[in-house]
Amino acid sequence: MNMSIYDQYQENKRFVSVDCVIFGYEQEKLKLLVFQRAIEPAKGEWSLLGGWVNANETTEDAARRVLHKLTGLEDVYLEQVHTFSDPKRDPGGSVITVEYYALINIDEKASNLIEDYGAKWHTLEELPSLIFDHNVLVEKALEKLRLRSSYEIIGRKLLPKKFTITRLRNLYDQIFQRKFDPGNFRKKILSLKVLERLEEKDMSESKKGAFYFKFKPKNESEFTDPIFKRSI
Amino acid sequence: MNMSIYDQYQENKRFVSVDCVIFGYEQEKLKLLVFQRAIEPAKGEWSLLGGWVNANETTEDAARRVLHKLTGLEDVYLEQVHTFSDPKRDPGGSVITVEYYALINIDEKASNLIEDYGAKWHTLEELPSLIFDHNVLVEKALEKLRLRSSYEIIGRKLLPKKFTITRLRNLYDQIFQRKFDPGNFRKKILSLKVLERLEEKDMSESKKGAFYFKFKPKNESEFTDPIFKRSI
DNA sequence: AATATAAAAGTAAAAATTACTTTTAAAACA
DNA sequence: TGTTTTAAAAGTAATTTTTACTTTTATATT
Repeated sequence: MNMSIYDQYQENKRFVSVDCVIFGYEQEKLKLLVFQRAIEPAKGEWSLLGGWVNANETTEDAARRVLHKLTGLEDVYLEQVHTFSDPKRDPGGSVITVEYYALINIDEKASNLIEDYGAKWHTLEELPSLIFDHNVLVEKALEKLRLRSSYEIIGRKLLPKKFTITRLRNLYDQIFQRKFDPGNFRKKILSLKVLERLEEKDMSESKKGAFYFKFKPKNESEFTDPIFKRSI
Repeated sequence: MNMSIYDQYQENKRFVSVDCVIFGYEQEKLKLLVFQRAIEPAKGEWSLLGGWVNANETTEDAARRVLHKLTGLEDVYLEQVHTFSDPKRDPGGSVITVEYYALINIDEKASNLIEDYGAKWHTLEELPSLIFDHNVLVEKALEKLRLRSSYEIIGRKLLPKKFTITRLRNLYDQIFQRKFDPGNFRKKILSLKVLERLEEKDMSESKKGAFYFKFKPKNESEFTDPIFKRSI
């Protein structure tokens, strides 16, 4: 234990964990990686990926650490969602948890490590009942993901390097659980000038083929206004 | 100390605090209540209102507790902002802090308790340098307040019961640090149908006088789309 | 060569935003 | 009493964005 001027407040110390809502995109479906919990209570039940926050790391460090351990992935996109602190939320004891969501490209290098931990990708519809308040955390992460997706074009991490507009639209359909109009979506996305068209076409979905696009290098303050007005 | 199945992880326990960015509105200015810190380190320097999170309360409970202790106010509007966890953020020791912002009506009952604690209202422009990362926390709270203000008409807590559209617009000018067009702002706000016009007029600002308005009772899912498109 | 497909482009009405101008109600002044 | 002054309130018209469509296109398959 490090020395600290606050040591007189020892009895105020708390258990702090992180929980990760891991989003991936595969076969035109937005999916979520859930795990079989390794410790009591509720050992073996479906749960978000979580872990203790160690003394000399940030909560984001902790999230990256547990993510790396289970997936082998290095530069995952992470966004802090919310902190949950109901003393009764975890029957094993009073634990404050800081929630993050992660976006990862399933196809890319979905490590076999995942299987070792009894993890499984689920679509949003077939998501099982999770331990504690984890289903609430999933809802909150989705809200945050939707908010972010309405302020910038998300997909850098969820999609492969090259992708069609149709595939990007499908991702948005999944995130918002609604159908975007193909023509209007294309017009909108292209007007934002964040994508660059490649010469190559994806011929697997139509006779005509659809051009592949890739993201232009990200320039910092990407957008400040919402992308869609009433559609989102 | 409560017994817990996690007791074997004792050494993982962490100091957890809350910090409150307290917004108020007075004399057509958005203000922020800052305090002279009561404990070492940095005792006596300007700081946000903060406190430890006790074992059997949520972080929001903790925020309400410290707010009540210092202002006497009961049903304050609170929104969780972000959790900061850099082990070096507080030179006194590694402390994870959960940030909230509070909205309070200064005129209403700005308790004299406030003075006892060496607290002071500051406008955003004349905000002093605060301890640790607290100036960053203020920026983050402002961002969150702006986000919220762009999804619903804020002011229920910051304004007195009755107020003019001009006063509400001035609040928005303050929050976004820009000038909204008076005519367009009025049109927009009234189209949202969240305000009810009273018969009484405020004669202090013009010969003609401006009608007072009050908020209609809040109906839950107030808005889902941003109120302004590119103006914000 | 004709057909079928989704991609891509195009269109026009409706809605929202923006930048203004005009009118109005009431106090203050002449 | 009538005129002036003030900000409130209403109004206007151009522009931009959204929405709901229709049409054209490129290419593989029949």
